Order: sequence, then C-alpha cells, then structure tokens
Amino acid sequence: MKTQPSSPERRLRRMHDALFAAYGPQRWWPARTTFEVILGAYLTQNTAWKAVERSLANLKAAGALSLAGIRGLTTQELQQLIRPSGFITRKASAIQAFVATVDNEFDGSLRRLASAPANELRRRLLALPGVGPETADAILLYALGKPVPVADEYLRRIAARHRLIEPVPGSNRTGYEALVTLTCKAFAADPEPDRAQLYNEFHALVVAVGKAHCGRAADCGHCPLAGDLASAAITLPRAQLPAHR
DNA sequence: CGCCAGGCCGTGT
DNA sequence: ACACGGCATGGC
Repeated sequence: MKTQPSSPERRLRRMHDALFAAYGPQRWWPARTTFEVILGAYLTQNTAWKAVERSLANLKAAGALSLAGIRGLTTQELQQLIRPSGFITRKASAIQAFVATVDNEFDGSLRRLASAPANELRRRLLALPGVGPETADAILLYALGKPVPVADEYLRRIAARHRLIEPVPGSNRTGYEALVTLTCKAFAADPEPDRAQLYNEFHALVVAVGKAHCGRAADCGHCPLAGDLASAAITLPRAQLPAHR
C-alpha cells in the first residue's frame, strides 16, 4: 500500500520537532515581568526586537517598566521613551489605553486581569485600540499564561511557503485564525497536559527560525526546515516560494 | 541609499 | 470579507 501524503498539521508537528532538535528549549518570552511582556507585545508590532529592547531600556531608566511608571508619564514623554520602536503616536496611546482599562475594569491589578477566563479576556483585549489577534494572543499566552496559540508573520510565511495553508492569505483575520487552528491540530495528540507550555515553545521556535531564515527575501539555505526532514515533502524550491507583500 | 521589522487600523471595493 | 496604504523609527 502506498504512503499517504502527510496532513498539514502532521507536517507542522514534524517541523516543530525539527526546530526543537535544532534550537532546543526556548523558555520564552524575553522579559522579566508580566507587564514587561505586555509592553513588548505592543512595541514589537511590525518592529525589530532590537528596537524594542532599546525602548524597554529607556522605560527602565525612566522607572516606567510598571503600571505605576506608565501612569506617571505624559503621552509625549511616553512617545519619546518608545521612539526607537516607531509608530510612537499609536503605540503610546495604545499602551495608555491598556493601563486605563486595567485601572478602570480590573482594579489596577494585572493579577485580577489574569483571573478572567481566556475567551472573555481575548474579546476584551481585541476591543482595545492597537490590539489585534497576535498582540492579544501574545499577551494571553506569554503574559497571562493562558493556553492559546500565537500565530505571527513568520508562521504565516513558513506555512505558506511549505503549502500548509492554501493560497497564501495575507494578514487578514481568517488567515490568522486558520494558522491558530492548524497549530491546535498539530499538537492535539501531544500528551503534554500543559498546553500553554507547548504553544509557548512552539511560537518561540518559530520566531527563532524566522529571525534567521524567514525574512522577506527567504534565504532558506541551511534552515532547519530545509534539512533532510523536509527534503521530500516540505521544502519548496526557491522559485516556487509564494511572494509575500 | 533602499529594504525591512515578532501588526493594526481606516477606507474602499 | 478582503486588498491596500499609512503609520515612525532605526539597523543593516
């Protein structure tokens, strides 16, 4: 009997395994506190992490790496501190809106915020300015410990280039949800009870490989995903790589 | 100098 | 529903 073609979720699972073998456990998100994760989630929107680090350093030097610290800044002061990350008018007001919501609806407590159910929390985060699906999920998973997958541009490119998803949807809503669904399926059979840990590691690995090999110019030379694991079923010739943007 | 980065939003079809 | 351009800044 002939071998069946692997399902997209099974292939994604194998890609995870290859990434784990190549990079090892990531233990992500690069931040010390819950609030620092949230700030990073806002600041990294379409922005290199290097720039985010500079902004966070500015905030730290200003004593503003906390809810209280942000409360004590004017909008213009906050804009100047996060300047390295760009989109300063949008991001500054978005961060202030988040803090205002924590204050007004959660008694100024991130602990209180985290105690809300994930599905309700996701709705409320998405209702905030400057919070789309990825930022919401990053906050839910990495800041609040909720077991939700995070999809991002790197995963989109990987899934598109390896034909795990259909025609290469852009960064629209349904495209994002499709990636989340695919990720859920990929790990559905995993015995690990801690789903948050699973999704945490996976997204971290995606970013690790993404930074190294999944830029717009797609240098897939010695990417772990282009190795023997992928040689037959997964890797695409460069000429067939779907265009992005 | 030009390209691009761990998105999101408003507008037009 | 989706495509498309704007949003700001700095690294490389």
